[in-house]
Amino acid sequence: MPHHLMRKLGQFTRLSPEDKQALEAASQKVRLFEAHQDIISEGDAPEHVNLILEGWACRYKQLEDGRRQIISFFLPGDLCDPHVFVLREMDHAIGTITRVRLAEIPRDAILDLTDRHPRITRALWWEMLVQVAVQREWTVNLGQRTGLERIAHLLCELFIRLQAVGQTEGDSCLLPVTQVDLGDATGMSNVHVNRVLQELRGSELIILKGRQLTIPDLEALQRVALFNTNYLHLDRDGRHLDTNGPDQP
Amino acid sequence: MPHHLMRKLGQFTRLSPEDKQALEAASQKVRLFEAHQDIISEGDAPEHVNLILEGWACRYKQLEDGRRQIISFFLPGDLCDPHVFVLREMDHAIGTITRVRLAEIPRDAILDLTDRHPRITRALWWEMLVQVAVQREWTVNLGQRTGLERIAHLLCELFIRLQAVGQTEGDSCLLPVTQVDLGDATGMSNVHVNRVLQELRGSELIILKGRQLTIPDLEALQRVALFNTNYLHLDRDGRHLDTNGPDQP
DNA sequence: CGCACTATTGAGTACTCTCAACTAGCGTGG
DNA sequence: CCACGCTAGTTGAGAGTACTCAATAGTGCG
Repeated sequence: MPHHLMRKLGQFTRLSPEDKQALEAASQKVRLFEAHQDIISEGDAPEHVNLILEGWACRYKQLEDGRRQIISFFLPGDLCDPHVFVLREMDHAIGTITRVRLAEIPRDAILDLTDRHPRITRALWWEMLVQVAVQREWTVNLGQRTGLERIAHLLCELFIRLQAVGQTEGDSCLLPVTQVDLGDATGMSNVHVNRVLQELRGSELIILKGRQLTIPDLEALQRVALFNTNYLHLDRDGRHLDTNGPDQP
Repeated sequence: MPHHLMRKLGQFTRLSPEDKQALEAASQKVRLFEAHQDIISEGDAPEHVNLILEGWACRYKQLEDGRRQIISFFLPGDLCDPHVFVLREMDHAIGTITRVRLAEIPRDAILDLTDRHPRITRALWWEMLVQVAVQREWTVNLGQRTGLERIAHLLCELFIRLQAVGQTEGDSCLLPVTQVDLGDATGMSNVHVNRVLQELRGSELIILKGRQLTIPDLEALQRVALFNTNYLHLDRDGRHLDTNGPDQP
């Protein structure tokens, strides 16, 4: 079932059949959420780890006066950090963007996985560290890039991450977010997002109709975004950490 | 030696004498760095975990055209993420701000610690998760807050974090960063940082002379910053995870 | 067919930037 | 001892970027 997760972790390290079975077993409890709902709210005590199976969600944080910042996006195959339960309460919320199907992995199942499956443990570390790297890049994005660069950068990131879980078709993908959402993620007003998108369309860097995004020339878009893929750590070589002999085929 | 680290981790969970001894043992190799030097550069392969003993450092990332974003500050007692070595190469740099004395903890020592000391393992997780929470809050800071709020927020955070490691005196602390640094951390120009600082001084929210920062009324400053302490997870109750009986006194 | 949400456009405003010059503090060396 | 150079901080003025408010178009669904 958690096919996207397998696909992604498989990029980092080869999982044995037993590893895969264990992951399957841990993610049996599936839940559905409608769009624009909280999966977990600020102040809640985190009880389990959520694995997104289908749909988009996001972390967000709201200031007292209503200003809202989207802190990161969760795409299919993404795990809402493996060890949240070490902290007593959530300092932010996780909400859906579209309808979401997710697996709730109980805390004990995670502890068990990490006790018994060293490769999974490393893979989870990798997943966690990549999420943190993404968070850092967002800091750079918001702090240093112009509006145009910010949007371009976000689109590059989302496209490449979707590609990694097989959610793209050629140079196209679905982008189920509103311009308000894009604004909340990039720290700009919806009006300005709109104008920037038009500028990107004007330069033929993107084609965006409805929820369909096409990036005819990804490298060109990356150039205007000053996008460097390195922070996504897509290189498949967790192998340098493998200590149990050669990989299974 | 790693007295600040102890102090901080002790806030989360009580460490046994053996735990403390193990931490001491792991952090024997001390190195010195001058101000404004790289401890590790982008592209390097991370080999060990750095524990700041004295002085300030920061993570930063630089765009091709020279724009620089400080991504986070490291204060005494801070650990540069426990599991970096899972990733093959650094996607950002860590550099000093002042002279820095740090302990290099070899990768194997970390693995050994986490194998044998469950409380340390949890404490390291906590340290890691708090750093990530800080990173998220920076995202909110850069995305949603105004210049004035951003600077105020950063000063609140630094003061409270310094307090947690005993580096404050009453309502004062040392702030060994230039206005350019503050700008690089908050995504604003040094000129604007300067004007904002003057505004904060004008409202008597801060007193800043040379490298000495005084915050006469922290709550007032927190109010203008829309600062909510929750993301620092200062509450001492990792206890809800303790499984080896009651805490040692 | 109409409501609700999303996207688009226009106009005026405000925040923040850049450029540039000037001041202050500090250490070095003539 | 003072000049010099260096870094850090301060100030002024003009230019942009991005924001707010407000009105107008699409789009989708019941």
